[in-house]
Amino acid sequence: MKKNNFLEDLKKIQYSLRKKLILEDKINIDKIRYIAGCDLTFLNPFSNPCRGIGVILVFDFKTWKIVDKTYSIDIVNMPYIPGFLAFREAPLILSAYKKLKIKPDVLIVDGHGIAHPRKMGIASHIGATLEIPTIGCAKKLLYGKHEELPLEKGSYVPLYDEKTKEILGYVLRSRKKVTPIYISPGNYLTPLTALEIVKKSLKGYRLPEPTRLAHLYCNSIRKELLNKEKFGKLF
DNA sequence: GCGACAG
DNA sequence: ATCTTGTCGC
Repeated sequence: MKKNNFLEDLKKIQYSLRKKLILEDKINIDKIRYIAGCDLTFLNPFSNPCRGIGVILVFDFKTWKIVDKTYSIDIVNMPYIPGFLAFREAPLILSAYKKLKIKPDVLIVDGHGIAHPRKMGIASHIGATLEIPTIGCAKKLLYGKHEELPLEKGSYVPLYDEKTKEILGYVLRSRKKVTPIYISPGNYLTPLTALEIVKKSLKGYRLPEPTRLAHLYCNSIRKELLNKEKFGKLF
């Protein structure tokens, strides 16, 4: 028996899910009404199992008012393994997504889309599973090559697969001198459309508003939960 | 064989 | 990804 049969099985799931990817524009950027961002936080990230909190925030793409928000808390058994992030984090996102009363036209995920060794980053994983448009927006590079990026705000260069020469996404300098963010389509979008949507979602911070606020929402729920449990211990 | 490696 | 304050630079 092979030692890493476990990861081989997970790869098979990724290859299977990849068949559901459609990297074409299934939505028109001018017709987007609701856009969402999601994120996770953990209570004890270095232990497994540990508890995780997954949130989704839905915004009106025009006014940027929050129109819906949900979260889900559960035990997470899967550890973080580069290339397999979705198996650790996607379940909580999917759970939170089910609770939404208003489903977004597109979902921005904290992580990569097709900028992944098997073109199945967490954004693609979620997009393929739910069959919805998704965008991967990561803070660090996982896979792909790109040229040097100019220092000015708004500059970007393509992120490509060195093997196939195909464009996976874009590296974007979302603010003046900050380290860039990595944008790639998850599902139902082209790399260029993913870039344009993220650019339209920037509100003066390094991260696009949906992802940025989802992260803050995560932290507030986390703090609230810790307070409750501390209070419980007093009795 | 070695380095790289989202959250 | 968590625990943590002030502080330096643009």
